[in-house]
Amino acid sequence: MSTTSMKDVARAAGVSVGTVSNVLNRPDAVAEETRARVLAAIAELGYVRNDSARQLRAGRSRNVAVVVLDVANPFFTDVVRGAEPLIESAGGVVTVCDSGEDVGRERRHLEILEEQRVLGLLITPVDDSSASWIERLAGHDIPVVLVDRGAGRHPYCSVAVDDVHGGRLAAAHLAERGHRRIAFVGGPASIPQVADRLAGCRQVCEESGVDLEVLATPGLNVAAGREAVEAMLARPERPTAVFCANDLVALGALQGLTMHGVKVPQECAIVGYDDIDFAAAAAVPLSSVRQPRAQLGRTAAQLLFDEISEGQGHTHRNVVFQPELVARASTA
Amino acid sequence: MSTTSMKDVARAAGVSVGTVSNVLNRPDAVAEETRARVLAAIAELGYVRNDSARQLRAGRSRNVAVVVLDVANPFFTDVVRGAEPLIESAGGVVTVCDSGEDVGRERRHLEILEEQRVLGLLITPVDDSSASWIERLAGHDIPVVLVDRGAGRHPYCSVAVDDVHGGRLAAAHLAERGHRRIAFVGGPASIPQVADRLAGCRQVCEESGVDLEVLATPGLNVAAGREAVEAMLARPERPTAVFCANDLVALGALQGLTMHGVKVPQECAIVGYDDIDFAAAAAVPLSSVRQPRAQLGRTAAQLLFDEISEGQGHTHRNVVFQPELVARASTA
DNA sequence: CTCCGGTGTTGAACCGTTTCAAACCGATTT
DNA sequence: AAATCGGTTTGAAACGGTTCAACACCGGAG
Repeated sequence: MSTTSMKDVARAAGVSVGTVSNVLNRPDAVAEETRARVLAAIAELGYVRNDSARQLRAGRSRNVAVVVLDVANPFFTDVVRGAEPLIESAGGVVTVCDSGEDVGRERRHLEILEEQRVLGLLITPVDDSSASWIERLAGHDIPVVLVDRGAGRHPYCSVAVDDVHGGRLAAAHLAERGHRRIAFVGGPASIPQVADRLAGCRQVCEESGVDLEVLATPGLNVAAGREAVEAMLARPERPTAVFCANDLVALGALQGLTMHGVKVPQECAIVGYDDIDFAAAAAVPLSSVRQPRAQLGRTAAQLLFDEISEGQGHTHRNVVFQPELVARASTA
Repeated sequence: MSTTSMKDVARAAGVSVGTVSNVLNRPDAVAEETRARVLAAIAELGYVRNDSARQLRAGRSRNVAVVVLDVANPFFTDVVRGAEPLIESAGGVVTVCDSGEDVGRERRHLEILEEQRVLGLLITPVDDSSASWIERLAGHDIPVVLVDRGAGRHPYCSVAVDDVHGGRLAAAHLAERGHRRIAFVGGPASIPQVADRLAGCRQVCEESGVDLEVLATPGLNVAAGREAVEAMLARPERPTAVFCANDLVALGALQGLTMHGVKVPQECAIVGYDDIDFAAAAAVPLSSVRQPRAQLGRTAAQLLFDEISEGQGHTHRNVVFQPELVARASTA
């Protein structure tokens, strides 16, 4: 009773399994009357196709994996939301994997995804040590598109946002507002996005003679931001503004400062990164560097299916978007 | 070249495929020396197991699906985070599906999940019309646990939070603060959580003679909350407080009120629901009804694996948690 | 020398599809 | 009457693992 297979359906309808398969996959290749009989049997028995068997035969699954740094970060859910429609309309199924900014978890996901013979992979790698694993999948004919990260020398398609420029925008904005001493909050530095945003920030600080200090955090979340500014407040001299590696950190920083009675932006300004929806709704609406989140996801999916359909003759494309600064009360 | 199979490994190591399988699945049943040879061949050829084939034989996959109403809602990501460790330590793989509060999407996911022969299903159903689909999976021996929703007459395990009580808490809190005219913001009413929270709220309002009006929204997100209060402000008489079906709606309401110069809480108080992390970090920190999010997920996973291991002799358990009110500035 | 038990290994069956060459069939054509 | 031709249907061979009964081998006991 447990599972009914095509064989059962075939028997019930008095046809061969080949015909049942045809009814499901190329309905018009089978006679009207037969088709009706088979469909009736399917309904009668409550038959459900077995995807494993299908995949085994096909050699690939229809799953497209999206591996993100943090599913709880609205930035990534928006990216996924952007990619979903295109993937689904192409007959794919989206699987979201959360690496949690942890190389180990990321590696475990990649192992499983490879065993699953996924159709393709959209990934925001945790850091450079992910490279060899990703290469492995790519080497086994699984198309890979890097998301929110340039491909560099790697032979993949990618969609990225110019994080160095984003860092510059943030620092320039603060410098313009008259800040001469600022702090960058975020980490770990091994995350390329963090490194790039910091690099851009540093460039501008040096160019315009602004003092920059770096407050490294163990991760990019609210708690990390709160703890970082608390440590900062414990010291005698403090910066007049902080630039946070993403909005979650910024929200944490805002919370930390507020809890300790530091007025934002009067005593300490804040700039975040990503411009997630919550940034505008924060206690003090956050200035932030906006990225085209949904478009990032959509384009990534597009590149993936281009690569799949073009096959051998495919040449990798690397798309780079420009971020823009959104000024709000936290730097007024 | 494309894919190398166990046969290739067997040939390279000079053993039979059965032995290769044993090396992978019961290493100690095979001689030290042989094992080494096989492992070497595996490494040499870059062999990766084919999960479809495994599943086909096993009859089930190791995927545990978690179907949520909205992945972008931190409430659900926290529930998933709570469930993940237990599922993974039991050898399962988590698949998150987003129904987006849409019955059609939910149904499509369920169809696919059934074809995939998932190991189990944790689901927060969109509404009562989901019942027949869920029954179908359950009827095909796929254990189902309802999340954030009581099982009622249905034969499933469930973990829920007493939403009626939560609604009562919110209303009682507002009544105590002296509000005599309040609005409930949320919808669609077909979502059980919404209906229950409203029901509890209504009970208290009637008991204590508070005027209650309902502002129905098409969904439970920030935009819906903002638009609902904007419509409310356009009218002559307005409530002195709003109770929102969840925190996203509440954040939207806060945004809408602030944008139109209405002071929170002086001119209009707000109570949300879920107590997501962003609630405390909002422009005006939100009072909210807290649910044990992670524990909800953890317990759900626990019930699922209990059911799987107990097999036939299993009796369904229905766990209900009690919510608690967290008072903050938005009702001060 | 035979028999026995235990340890390793083998080979084939099986899981549920898809695919494709071959068979079938009734109607036209030659 | 034979050959040809679409439109349908069939049957069996993959796909890549897991499982298990059967077998080979070896040292020790009788």
